[in-house]
Amino acid sequence: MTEDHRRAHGAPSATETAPPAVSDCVESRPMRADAARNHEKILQAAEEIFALDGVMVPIDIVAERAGVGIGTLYRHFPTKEALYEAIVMTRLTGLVATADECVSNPNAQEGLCTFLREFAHQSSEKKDLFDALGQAGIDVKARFSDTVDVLMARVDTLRQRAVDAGTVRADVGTTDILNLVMGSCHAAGPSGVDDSSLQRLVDIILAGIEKRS
Amino acid sequence: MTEDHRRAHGAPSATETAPPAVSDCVESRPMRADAARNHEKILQAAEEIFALDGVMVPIDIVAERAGVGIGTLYRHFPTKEALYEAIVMTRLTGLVATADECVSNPNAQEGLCTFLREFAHQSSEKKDLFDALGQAGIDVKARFSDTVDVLMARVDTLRQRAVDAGTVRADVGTTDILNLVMGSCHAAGPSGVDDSSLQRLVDIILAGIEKRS
DNA sequence: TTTAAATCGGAACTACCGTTCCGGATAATT
DNA sequence: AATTATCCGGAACGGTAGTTCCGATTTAAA
Repeated sequence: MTEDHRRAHGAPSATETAPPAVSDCVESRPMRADAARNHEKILQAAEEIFALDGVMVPIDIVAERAGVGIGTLYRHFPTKEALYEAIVMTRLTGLVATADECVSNPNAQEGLCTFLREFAHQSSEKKDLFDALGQAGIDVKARFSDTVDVLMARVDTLRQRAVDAGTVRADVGTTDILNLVMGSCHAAGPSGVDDSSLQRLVDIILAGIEKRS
Repeated sequence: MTEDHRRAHGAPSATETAPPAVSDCVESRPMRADAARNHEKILQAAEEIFALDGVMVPIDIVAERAGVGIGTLYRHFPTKEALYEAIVMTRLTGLVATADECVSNPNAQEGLCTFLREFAHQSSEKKDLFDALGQAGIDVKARFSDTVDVLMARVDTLRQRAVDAGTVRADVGTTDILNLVMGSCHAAGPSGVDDSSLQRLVDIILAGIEKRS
């Protein structure tokens, strides 16, 4: 790890994400009305703020934005991690859905391109997702391993299809491609690059993995 | 900036980097012997630790490693920023030197390749440099603007020479190239990617900016 | 060797952030 | 309307990191 010097804080390694759950509360006492309302307000505030400023924002900023006390926030999400895990998880499943659509594109190359562009777009627009994908103390691989595995599998399908179609070199790995695209998002100062620059970078990457005639 | 929520801390915006200076102390009282020794020990410790763990390491870790009290460290560098600015500055000037060598390579394409590889290698090996180059709260452009400008100019020369030689497409900017390479370093978890993976990514980038026949 | 200025070291101060706690408020039930 | 389980809010706690301060120490000059 190389990265801890001494800390430990109090992270209880809560792998749980689900509070009483806002959907399936038909059994085991339905959530009180105001509680459900607050739960939603917190999720929305977190979604917006994490997207803008990344997962490093102090938790009380989220509470403030949600119009809710800190105590309330902690009632709904026992830990800061639990909160942004919830957010990041929705981003990841969104990406899986995108990948699925792209897999169903009959044109293999087009499918891969579309996915990578959307992936880049998302990562540059949602700072939390970007943070999660490779830095800032989270570590997606460990915490969301199963969802990440699914996503990787989808992307590998996209890549393999393009290789089979003869449009992409066979000697580049899925990890390489994702690293390059993720890296591009990171580039150039805080708040990321603007989308047009980003798409230009993706173009270069696509050209770099293209199979030469 | 999008990134501050409220802080301010106490950063006095010290743009200075030079303490009494360990070299040119012939006039204005030469530094006391032990002081000069400590100054050097601090720089060396910082160099090593920042390279390994990035600029986020607590300052007292550096002091400990230097075998020096915190007070002493602050006597020599009035601020944590001042300390890692000194380190990052040496990295940047090192890169400029590398770029100069590459410019003097008669083979334009080879010059560009060599520089990008070395750039990637450095950024992945010196975590502080990587941190400085685009994230983690520093912002090279502002703080080291002149040195960065020089570096960018050199890289642009390298790029332009390759374009003139017909080996690189004319429609990719210097910023694009650097963003891609820097991004590659960032990729894949803490402590960066291993060097072989990194060089593979650089290869893809090089292929992506190559001029097609 | 004496003396004074320069330097050292680390306890202590300040600020930030995650988390806990509990008296007061609120919603659902009777 | 009264009752109570649930929920709200934010003051307070514990821990980390950067920085300051000052008595003790050391260097170098007299």
